[in-house]
Amino acid sequence: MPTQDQPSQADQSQSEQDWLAAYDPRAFTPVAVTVDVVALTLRQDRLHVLLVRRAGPPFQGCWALPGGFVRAGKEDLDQAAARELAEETGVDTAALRRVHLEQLGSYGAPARDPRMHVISVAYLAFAPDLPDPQAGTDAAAAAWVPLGGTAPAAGPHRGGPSSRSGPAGHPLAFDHAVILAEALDRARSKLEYTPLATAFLGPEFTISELRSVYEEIWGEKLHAGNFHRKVLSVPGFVESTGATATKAGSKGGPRARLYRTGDARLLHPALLRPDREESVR
Amino acid sequence: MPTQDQPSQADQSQSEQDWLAAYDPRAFTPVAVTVDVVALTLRQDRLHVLLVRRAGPPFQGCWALPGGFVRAGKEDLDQAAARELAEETGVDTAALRRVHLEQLGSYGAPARDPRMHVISVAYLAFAPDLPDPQAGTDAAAAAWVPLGGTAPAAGPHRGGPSSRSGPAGHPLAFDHAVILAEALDRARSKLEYTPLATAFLGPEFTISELRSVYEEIWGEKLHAGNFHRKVLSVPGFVESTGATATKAGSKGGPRARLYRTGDARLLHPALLRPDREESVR
DNA sequence: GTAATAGTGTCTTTCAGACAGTATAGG
DNA sequence: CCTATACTGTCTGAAAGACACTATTAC
Repeated sequence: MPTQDQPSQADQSQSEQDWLAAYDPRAFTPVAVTVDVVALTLRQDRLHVLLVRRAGPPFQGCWALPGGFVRAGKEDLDQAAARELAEETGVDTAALRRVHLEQLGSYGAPARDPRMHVISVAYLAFAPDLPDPQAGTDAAAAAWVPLGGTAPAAGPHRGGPSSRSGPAGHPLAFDHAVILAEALDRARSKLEYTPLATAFLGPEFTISELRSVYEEIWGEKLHAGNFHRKVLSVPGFVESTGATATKAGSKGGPRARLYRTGDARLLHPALLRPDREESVR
Repeated sequence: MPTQDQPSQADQSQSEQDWLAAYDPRAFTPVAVTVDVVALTLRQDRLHVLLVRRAGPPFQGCWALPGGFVRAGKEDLDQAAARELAEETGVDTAALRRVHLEQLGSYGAPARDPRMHVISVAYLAFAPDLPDPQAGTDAAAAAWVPLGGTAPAAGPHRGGPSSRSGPAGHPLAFDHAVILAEALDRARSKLEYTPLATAFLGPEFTISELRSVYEEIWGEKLHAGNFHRKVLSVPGFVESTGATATKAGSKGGPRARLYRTGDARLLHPALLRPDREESVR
C-alpha cells in the first residue's frame, strides 16, 4: 500500500517499519470513542425511540441512548453500532437485517462525559415494530419510549418508563437530547428523498400505512388522494404484490391493495414536505 | 452488573462521585481520534483540494488530507478541525472566518491506520480563493491540488505537486481517497439546497461567477438565462449591491451587476441538479 | 342506513427547461 | 464589422396541491 516514489521503495518501507516498531500508542492522552444509536420505530402509529436506563455512573438511573465503547482494533464503527443495538436490546441479528442503520454524526465536546473526553459517533436506525427489548449488561432497563410527535404524549407522573425519560419527561444523559433532536431532523429529511419510510413497516403494506408513517414522523396530516398518486408515480418506490388486504380499517372502507418496497434508493422526484414557511433563515 | 434504578438522590450522587474518583481512563484499550479536513476552493475556475505531503510515517511522502489528533480534553471536534486547517496551512483565523466548515462523517475501520485503531472525523470546508498554504509541522509540503472536475486535469509525470497526488495521480494516504470522494458528493449535494456556493466567492460577485461555481462542482454546463432567473427568484439567496462590475468579461458583453450573499440558510425552492438519469438504484 | 376510507379524475398554480430576442461590451 | 455575454420574455411540460367523485367496507 505505501507505494512511494520519493525516497527509494526499500528505504521508505524500512524506516516506516522501524518507526512502527518503536511506536507507543499510550504516549497519547487517552480519548475514548463510543457509538450511540437513535433507534426509531412506530408502535400503534406512534413514534418511539429506544432508550436504556443507565445501570452505573455517570448519570446512573438516567435514561440514555443505547450505546457503548468501540472495541479498539476489533470492529468498524458500523459494526459497533449494530452490535450495541443488538446487545443492549436483545434484538437478534436476524431482526437486525430488517433495520436500516446509518451514521448520523459525531459529538466530541470535552466535557460531555464527566469521566474523560469521550467522542461519540451517533447512528440513526429505522426499525419495523420490534418486540420489547431486553436490558443488556450496561442497562438496568431498556424500553421503546414514545416521542411526542408534535405534542408530548405521556403524563409526567406515572411509574412507567415513559415518565422521567428525555422525550416526554426528564432530560437524557450526556448530550443525548441534542443527538436525539438532530436524529429526528435527519429522519424527517430522509423521508423526503429516500424510500426509507418503508423500513418502519412489514414486508407488505398498504399506501395508507405508508402515509401514516409520513404523517407521524413529519407531524402533519397529508392529503390521502394526492399522497396515493404521488407514491405510485415515483419509479421504484413501491411495487404491487397483486394482493389485497384481508381486512379493511376499523372504520370501514374498501380493502386496500398491498405493496412491497421497490428497488429505488432515492426518490426521484422527491416527496417534499409541505411548506414550513420560511423555516430556517 | 451494578443494577439499581431507585437509589435515593443523595445516594446516587455519592456513589457517582466515588466511582469517578476511582475511574482509570487507561483501563481501556487505546483508540486515537483525528480530524481530517477536505478543504475545497476554486482557483481560476478550477476546483482544488488542500493536501499535505506527510513528513513522517506512516505513508511518509504520500499526499494526504490535512488533519491531526484531537487534543484530548481541550477542544471540541469543530475546534480541532478549524485548528488543523489553520495550523497545517498557515491560514490565519481572520481568513478562517470566511470559510464554511461542517462535519462530514467518521471513519473507523480498525486497519485504516497501521499504527493503531484511529477513528477519523472528517470535515468539509468551502473556502474562497486563499493564498498558497504554508506547510505545518506534520507536513513536508502543503498545496492546493486541482481536482479533475469530470476529467482529470494534471498529467501524471510532472515535478509539481499536482502530479503524484491523489486526485490526478497516485493514491492518497489511509482511506483519504474514500473520504475525498464522499466529500465531493456532499459538496455537490450542498449546492442544491443551500446558498453555500457563495462561500467560494468574494464578498461581491456576479451571477455568472456564481454559475461557474455550480458548473465546476457539478461538472456540467448550465443554461445561463434560466440560471440567472432562478437565482434571483429564490428568496434570500443573493441580494443586489446596486453596483455594477467595472469590467466586462474578456470576450465582451455588458458589465454584470454585483450581488452579495443573502440571509437564507436553505434554498427554497432548491436548485436541483439536471437529471442524472436514474442514478442510484 | 351512516361514516369513513381506497382510489381516480380534473383543475390551477408553480416551476424547470428550451428557445428567442435585445442591449452591451471586446476584438 | 463579428462574437460572446447579460438579461428578459415566452412557451411547453412536469409536478404539487386543492377539490370532487365513485366504490367499498365496518358499524
